[in-house]
Amino acid sequence: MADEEKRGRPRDMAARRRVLTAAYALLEEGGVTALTMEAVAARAKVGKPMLYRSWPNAQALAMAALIEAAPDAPEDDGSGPALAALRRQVRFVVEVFASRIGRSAAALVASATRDTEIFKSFRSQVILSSRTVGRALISRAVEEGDIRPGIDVEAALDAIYGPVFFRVLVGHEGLDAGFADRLMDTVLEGLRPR
Amino acid sequence: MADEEKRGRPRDMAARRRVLTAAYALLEEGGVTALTMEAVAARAKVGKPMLYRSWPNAQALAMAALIEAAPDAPEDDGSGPALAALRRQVRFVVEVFASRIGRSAAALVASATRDTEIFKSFRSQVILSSRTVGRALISRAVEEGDIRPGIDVEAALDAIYGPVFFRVLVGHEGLDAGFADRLMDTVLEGLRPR
Amino acid sequence: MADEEKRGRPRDMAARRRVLTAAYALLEEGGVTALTMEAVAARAKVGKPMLYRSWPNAQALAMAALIEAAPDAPEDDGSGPALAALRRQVRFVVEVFASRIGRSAAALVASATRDTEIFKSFRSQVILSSRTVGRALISRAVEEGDIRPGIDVEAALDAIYGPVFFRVLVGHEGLDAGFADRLMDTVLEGLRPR
Amino acid sequence: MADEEKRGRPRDMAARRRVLTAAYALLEEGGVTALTMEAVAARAKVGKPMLYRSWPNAQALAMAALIEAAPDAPEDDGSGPALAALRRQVRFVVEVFASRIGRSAAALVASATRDTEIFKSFRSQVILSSRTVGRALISRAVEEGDIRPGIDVEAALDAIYGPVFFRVLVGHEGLDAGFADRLMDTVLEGLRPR
DNA sequence: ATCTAAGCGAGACGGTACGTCACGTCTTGGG
DNA sequence: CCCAAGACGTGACGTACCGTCTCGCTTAGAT
Repeated sequence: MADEEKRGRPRDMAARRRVLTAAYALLEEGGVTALTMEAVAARAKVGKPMLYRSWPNAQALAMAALIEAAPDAPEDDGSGPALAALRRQVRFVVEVFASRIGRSAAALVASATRDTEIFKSFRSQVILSSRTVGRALISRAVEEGDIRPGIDVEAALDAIYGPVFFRVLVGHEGLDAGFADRLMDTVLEGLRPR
Repeated sequence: MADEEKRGRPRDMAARRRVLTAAYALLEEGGVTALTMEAVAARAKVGKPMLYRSWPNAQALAMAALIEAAPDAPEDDGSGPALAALRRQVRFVVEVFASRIGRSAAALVASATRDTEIFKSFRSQVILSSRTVGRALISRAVEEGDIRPGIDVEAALDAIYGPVFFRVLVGHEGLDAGFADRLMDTVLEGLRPR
Repeated sequence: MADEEKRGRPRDMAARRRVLTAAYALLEEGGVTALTMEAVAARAKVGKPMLYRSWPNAQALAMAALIEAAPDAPEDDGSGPALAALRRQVRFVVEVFASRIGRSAAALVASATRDTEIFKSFRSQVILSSRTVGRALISRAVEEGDIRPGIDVEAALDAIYGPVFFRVLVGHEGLDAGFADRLMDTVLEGLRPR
Repeated sequence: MADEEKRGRPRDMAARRRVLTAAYALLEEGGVTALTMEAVAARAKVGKPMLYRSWPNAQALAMAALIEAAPDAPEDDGSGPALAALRRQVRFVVEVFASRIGRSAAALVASATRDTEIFKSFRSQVILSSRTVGRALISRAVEEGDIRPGIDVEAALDAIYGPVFFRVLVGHEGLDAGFADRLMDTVLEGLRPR
């Protein structure tokens, strides 16, 4: 383990970039099913063995591409009230997941084996990262007196982010800013101080 | 629509049953990826063309099998309070989706094209049917004075069922009766009369 | 055997005609591979079982269609010299086999099982019928003193008709009237009186 | 033509051999219809795509197998008279084509599309190669004074080899050494010096 | 400066499953 | 009791990707 020889030609970082870019483009164009190892190799002008050297299968590569490209949530600068920041963030999340890429991310989660490193990292960085932000904002809102103390924070986070994901995948009704707002109204009503 | 010619040999219902049973068994044993048309054909002693005559692809067949086998939600006999019935029903939904079959259903939704008849029927009968039950129970709870009038029912339903689906797929935390209860506590708090 | 019941609906002769016409048309349009039982049934507006009642398989049906449509060799009215009639007949045979239908007939022979009644009838009526005519003409030519007596007639017939069939199938060189003439020159040289 | 890129893993010659051997064996055992791509793949322990990489369809593969295995005509050492060598060679050809493999070769010619490279090569190496030998022997026989000069050599070759092929396919009468001899007697009579 | 080990692209390999086609049989309802 | 229509089990078709493997060519760190 400690040895880690480093002779020979090093990995080609430019090729790696080409691969991730190609993978992302395929996801954008045709969704999860369009991302085949063959297509990525062809588009990135790369051999298949090179892909398998870095990622064990197509899902892993897709996840890596999405992790790479995941947009950061808008920074909370702490200036305004936390509740408003939380509303803004949920709107942002809705917007991201409404795109084809968001659907791809959701579909990947649904079909993946859950015991791999890459999956866990994908889950935390792409699917759950907004939850982390939300958790911090809820804490601040409690301090600001807009949410009462003692609530079950995890359950609250589920109630906020779960429905977004649900609609992304099930598509039974639209995903837009109005939805984000109504959802927040309903949930926050249960969280405000009595 | 009214025409509907009915000449020729009719579909063989026994074979159809064998197919759906085989498909369900495969889903149970190995999840979505185990359900291949070849495997179903072999296990049901049926030719592949027969499968394609009735279902356009493996997902559609999987959905049909799940629709066929979908357990009915526990009947609400209207005897007790609606809120209690709602809690019971959410527990039931959590339990169903925690099984391999539940995960298969969720994964199918995630990967399917949404414009087909079979998908819409699958969505309403397997994924959203609990929502319908929940909607009725909320109405009754309003009449019973346990939920205040004027709330956004759809948003409330999303807040209840969304998180279940979310956890099924993302698997970031456990799915059990305790989760169902904590979730209901949080959401109902926002719905009760002021 | 002697019973020969004749109850029930009689065979539909019009349908039979439609079938043979359809089969012939398919042979003309796409050759042997285009004549499938399904295509014939569809084009003749006939059920497949009806086809199988009369012909055991596609080749048999094709043969029947070709037998039905086989052009009769030009009648030898016995007026002119037999040798000239023979030359005319060979030219005619060459012409017939140079068409797509001729090739189909040849290909059928090549691929067929040889022990069936229909094959034997096809062989004699479509492939070998010209031989019969030729045999008679050779006899007359012997009487007329243009061919010497005592030759091996069957070998001579093979030497005349074999090459035609050969070129039809192998297609190494053209099939035309000039070929027919050169062939006859060569063979007849060996048959003339010494 | 001169380019001929040679990158990537080279074709596996051992596998190629296995395929051709399997194909030949199937032809021998069951004739043309027994040679299916699936059967060859199974017997040669090879994937179907590998077959399609090298041959566009079953007929092409069959042809390749027959070309590979085609027995060379007995060498003409030039010692004896050319006419005798020609008789020997025709006997040999008759013998080869009387076998199941010979019939397969003939049937392939009959059913094939004629515009492909593989067909042309098959025709010249399997069907027409004997003709080439025969052409040379006729030339020598002319020099030796056993055949008169000025005859139409191609017509003569057709008269010799055409009937063999004819009988192979039509099977109206036996194919044996006696047939070969009688045929040669008839044809050579027309070729000898006057 | 030259080995030389590793990475590289290309692409063939044995497989699995796909979705389609035609086969030849069987089973309806209608004439 | 035949007919058309058409579903059935079978089996081959030709294609798409899978994940693994060998090639011959860079490329750069170690000798």
